[in-house]
Amino acid sequence: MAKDIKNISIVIVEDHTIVRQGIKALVESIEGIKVLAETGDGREALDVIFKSKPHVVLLDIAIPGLNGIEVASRIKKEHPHIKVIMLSMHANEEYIFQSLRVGVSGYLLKDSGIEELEMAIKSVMRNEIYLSPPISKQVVMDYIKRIEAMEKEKKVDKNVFEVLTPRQREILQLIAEGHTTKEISKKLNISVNIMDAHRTQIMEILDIHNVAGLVRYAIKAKLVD
Amino acid sequence: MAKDIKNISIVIVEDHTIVRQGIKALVESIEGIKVLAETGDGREALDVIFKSKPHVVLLDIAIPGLNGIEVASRIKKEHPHIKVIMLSMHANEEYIFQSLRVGVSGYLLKDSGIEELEMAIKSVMRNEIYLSPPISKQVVMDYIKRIEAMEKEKKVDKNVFEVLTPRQREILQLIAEGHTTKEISKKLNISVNIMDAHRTQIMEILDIHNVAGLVRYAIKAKLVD
DNA sequence: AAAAAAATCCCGTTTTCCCCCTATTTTTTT
DNA sequence: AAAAAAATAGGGGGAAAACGGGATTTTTTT
Repeated sequence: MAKDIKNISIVIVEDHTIVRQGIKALVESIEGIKVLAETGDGREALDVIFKSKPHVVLLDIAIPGLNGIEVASRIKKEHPHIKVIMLSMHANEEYIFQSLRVGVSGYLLKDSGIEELEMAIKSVMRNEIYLSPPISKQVVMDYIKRIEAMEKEKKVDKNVFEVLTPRQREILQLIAEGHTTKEISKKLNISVNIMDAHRTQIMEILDIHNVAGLVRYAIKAKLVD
Repeated sequence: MAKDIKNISIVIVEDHTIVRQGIKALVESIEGIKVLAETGDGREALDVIFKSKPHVVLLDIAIPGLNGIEVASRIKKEHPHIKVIMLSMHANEEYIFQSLRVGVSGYLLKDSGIEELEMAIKSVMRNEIYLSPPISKQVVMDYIKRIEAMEKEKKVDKNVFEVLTPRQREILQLIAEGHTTKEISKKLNISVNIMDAHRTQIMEILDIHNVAGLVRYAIKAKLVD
C-alpha cells in the first residue's frame, strides 16, 4: 500500500509557525515525501508554488495576503495538475463548497491524525478526492437533502401528465407564459370560446381558480421556468 | 491505526458463491474480524442478520429475493446501529443515492483492493461514511453542481429588494398567491384604487404586464413558493 | 428646510378573466 | 360497435384586471 508513495514533493502554506513546523515534521516522517518549501503568506505562496512546482500543496484556508480559497483557485487555474489539500479548523459549509468548486483534491480538518494526512496525500496523488470523515459526512448529507428536495418536485411533473391532456398542457403553458386568451386562440387557430372552455376545464381539473395559481402549478410542473 | 479493530463481526450477503468466498477470505485475513455468516439471498439475509446481530454487513446491491437497497433499508430500520457497506459493480448514481438515503455507511466498488475493504470497515466502525474514491468523486461533483444551480437563483432574490419597496413586495406576494385586488385591499386596509395603482406601478417597474409574469417573477424572487 | 420618493386616494374605459349554458366532431378506450 | 374522453364551436354576463388620467399625504433623503 505504501509502494505508491515515491518522491512526492510538497509545499506547505500555513501562517502559524508552530503549526507549520509541526505539519512539516509530520509530513517528513512519511517515507518518500519531501517538503520543498513552506510559507505563511498567500501571495508569497503562489510565487513559491509556481517556481517549485510541487506535486501537492497543503494549504491553510485562513492565511494572510490572499485567502486560501483564492490561492487554491489560482493554483488550479495555472497548474491544474498540482493537487491542493485544504487544511481547516472547522467544517464550515461555505468553505467546503467553495474549495471543492475551485477544484481542490482534499479537505482536511486540523484535528486529523498523521495517518489521515498520509492517506489524503496518497489519495490525491491517485487522482482521488480526499475529505476528512466529518467533511465527507456533511457533503453526503447535503447531497441527500438536495436530491430529495429535487425528487419532490418531480412528483408534480408526473402528475401533470396524468391529469392533463396534451392540449391542456399546451394551453396551460401558454397561459403561464402570460399570453391572453385572444392571443392563444389566434396562435392555436381555435376560437376564443374554445380557449375559454379549455381554461375553465383546466381550472376545474386542477381545482385552481385563478391565473396566479395556474402559473405556480405550471412552474412546479416544469411547463415553464 | 489497526488497534481500533477488535473483534468486529461481519455478515456477507452476495449471491455469487465464488465472489462471496473470495470476499470472505479477504475479510478473514484482516486481523480482528470474524465472519459470522454468509448468504446469497436478500430475504434470508434479513433473518441471518437479525439473529446474529453483526457489527457490519457487507451487502451486494444486486441479489435475488430482495434487492440490496431494500435489505439495507430494513436493516437500518430495525437495527440502526448495524453498519451496512454496499458492494456494487458500477458507480450507478441512482443506486448510490438510494443507498445513502436509506442510511448505509459505506459504498464500495467491487474492483477495490483489500486495503480499501479494510479501510471501509474501520471507517464505518468509527461512525464515518466510507465511499470508494470514484463514488466519492461523483457525489462531490454532484454536490457542487447542485449548489451552483441554487446560487444562480439567488441573484433574482437580491434584485427584488433593490427595485421594489417593502409595500410593493408585500402586494406582489399577495397577487402571486392568487388573491384578487379586492381581497388584498381589504386585507391591507387600503382602498381598491390604491391596490390598482400599486399593481400598475409594480408592473411598470418590472416591465411585466400580466399576472402570469408577476407570478413567475415572484417565484424567482422567492416571495412565494 | 427642501426635495425626492413612497404610499395613499379617486374615476372612467377597455380588455380580459371566469363562470354559466348547450352542442358537434374527432379521438381514444372498452 | 358502443361508450367515453377530448377537442372543437358558440353565446351571455358579471367580476376583475389593466390602463389612462390627476391628486394628496407621509416618509425618507439630501
